[in-house]
Amino acid sequence: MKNSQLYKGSLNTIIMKLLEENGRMYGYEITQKAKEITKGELNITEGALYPALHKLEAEDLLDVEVERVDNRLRKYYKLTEKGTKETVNRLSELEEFIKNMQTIVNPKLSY
Amino acid sequence: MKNSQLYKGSLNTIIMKLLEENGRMYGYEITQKAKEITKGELNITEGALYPALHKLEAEDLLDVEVERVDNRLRKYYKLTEKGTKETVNRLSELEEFIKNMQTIVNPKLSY
DNA sequence: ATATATACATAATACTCTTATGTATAACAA
DNA sequence: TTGTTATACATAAGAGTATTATGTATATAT
Repeated sequence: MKNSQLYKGSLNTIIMKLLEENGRMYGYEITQKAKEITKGELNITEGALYPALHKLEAEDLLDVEVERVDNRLRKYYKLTEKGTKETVNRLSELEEFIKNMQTIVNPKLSY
Repeated sequence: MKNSQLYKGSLNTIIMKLLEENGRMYGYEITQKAKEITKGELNITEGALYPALHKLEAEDLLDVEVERVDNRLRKYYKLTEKGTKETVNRLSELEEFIKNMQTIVNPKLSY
């Protein structure tokens, strides 16, 4: 995703947050939503997305439901109960991370 | 560094920013500074730090000066002219990244 | 004496993402 | 009607980054 390396490691948390926010989403929809809210900055590649979704599902953090819409396959994902709890943890880690990165970028604002 | 995956991909930018801020630092000092300003959150491991410094030096973004202090070796790094310019680019990428992550974490604040 | 801190380094391994490729349907433009 | 773009899934090869483990060596504190 994106040409910068910065997003490495945050994909899982991004997926989980989007699912928390939107309830139920399919893969392609996640990529479009991510692109939309970052104004085109964050392009989640398929090679990153699908393995990530499969892994989260294998870890019992996501449930999947397959549906056929307009004669095309869609796999709708939603957070499991375990996934919902884990999302809370990951989001607070993410917020801490963001705060730390801001301190690094602009140390003068941190006191 | 850290038990969270989030910092993956941002190490080079962190190093460069710390050098921009402090002028001249040696490896161990960088790890301590990072730990200090993140209140213990960010522990840059040696296995990540030293290869990163060597790579930045190879890319002509850092200069190195070896000194012996208290009978111990120190390698002081500083940004080259090229490195200083590149730091500006990477910091604006990082700020954009932070902004995007904030929008994802808290979409309600983004309008 | 022993452990901890300072200060460097690298190799094996694990993990994450990119790039390339593949299948298939739908919609739109030339 | 034919080619392109969009939708929608998937995986394999490769690149890149960080962890973990290990190594060398000196200084300081217990």
